[in-house]
Amino acid sequence: MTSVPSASPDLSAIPDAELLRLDHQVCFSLHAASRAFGGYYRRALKDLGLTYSQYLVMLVLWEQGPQPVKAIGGRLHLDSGTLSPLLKRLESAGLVRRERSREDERSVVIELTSEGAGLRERALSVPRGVLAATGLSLEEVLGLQEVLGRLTGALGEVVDGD
Amino acid sequence: MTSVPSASPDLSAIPDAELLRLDHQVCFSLHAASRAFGGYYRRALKDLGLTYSQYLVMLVLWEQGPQPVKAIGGRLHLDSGTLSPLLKRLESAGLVRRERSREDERSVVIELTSEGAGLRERALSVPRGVLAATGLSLEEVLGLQEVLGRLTGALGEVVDGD
DNA sequence: CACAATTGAATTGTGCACAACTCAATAGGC
DNA sequence: GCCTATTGAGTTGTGCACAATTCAATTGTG
Repeated sequence: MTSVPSASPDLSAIPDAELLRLDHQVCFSLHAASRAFGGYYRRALKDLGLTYSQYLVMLVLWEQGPQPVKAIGGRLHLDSGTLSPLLKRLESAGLVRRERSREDERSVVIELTSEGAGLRERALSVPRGVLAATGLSLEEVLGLQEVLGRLTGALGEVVDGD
Repeated sequence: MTSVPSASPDLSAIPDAELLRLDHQVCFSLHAASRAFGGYYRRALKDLGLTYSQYLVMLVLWEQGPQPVKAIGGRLHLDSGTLSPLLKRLESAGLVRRERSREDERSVVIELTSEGAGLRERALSVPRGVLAATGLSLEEVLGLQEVLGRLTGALGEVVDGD
């Protein structure tokens, strides 16, 4: 631990003050990129009447079919405090139905309406537009996703396991 | 434009339905990673009494000194609708002062109090902890920041220039 | 100088994210 | 069966993000 691989710059040799600089903080570039995506999707999804987060929920439903709130939350790492009002808005928009499960009355199953299912057709063209807008190559996208996945996993472990 | 570089898989050969899968969407991994950072910082900054976004504002002030709301917003890509209430909370916490500029009465200059400036000492150890929690090497972090920077720039251009 | 256009903050309204809590349904131990 | 613990949604409260609007200060132009 006191010696570092020779190929890597020695992180411990960098002073605290340098690491504190805004430009050097991963959180900032990630935060900015995430919000830049938000801005793009706000426009791209306007026609569909969806927000960024509602789109993510619809992706799960299109892909996996009817399922309880809990399962959607597990897939997207969102809790009921976020999903309950969001799903009510999707219900008001006529895109999903919310029904208590018969097997377990605590659970609420979310199901697409025919309108919600039909919206998928119009969403098919969105991802390609996004990829084009990023200006990244497919390799870069795949590499980015791999690194981000590890990042999320590592941060999740630190948070949960502490 | 109709032919792709031979080293890159042909993006246009991938069907729409495949691109629509949640796992293949960059926005999702980015969104998840950004929120994972939020969770980490929530804990790391609890002692300092700062939120994630407040920390970013403090970074700017620690680094650049007193400056108008507009300049902070430019640095972080945030508008007055976000910054005004945030800065009022920082003022209530005794970390900053808000004063109308004498040169331009429209502008409000944000300045650190001595307490706010003193908080920097306690924040110095935060970035190293974050880097450790990510589990990434320094090269990976630098590569990530480079890609994210290009991403943000490209998405910003699409949004602004359209 | 007068007046229109622009600029910088602030406000309002909508929606997301999450902690903390409530409440009902279920599961387990006795 | 009874009682406790757990689980799944929902609610409440705080804070961030952003569009749209308001308003005062400033700038530009005639």
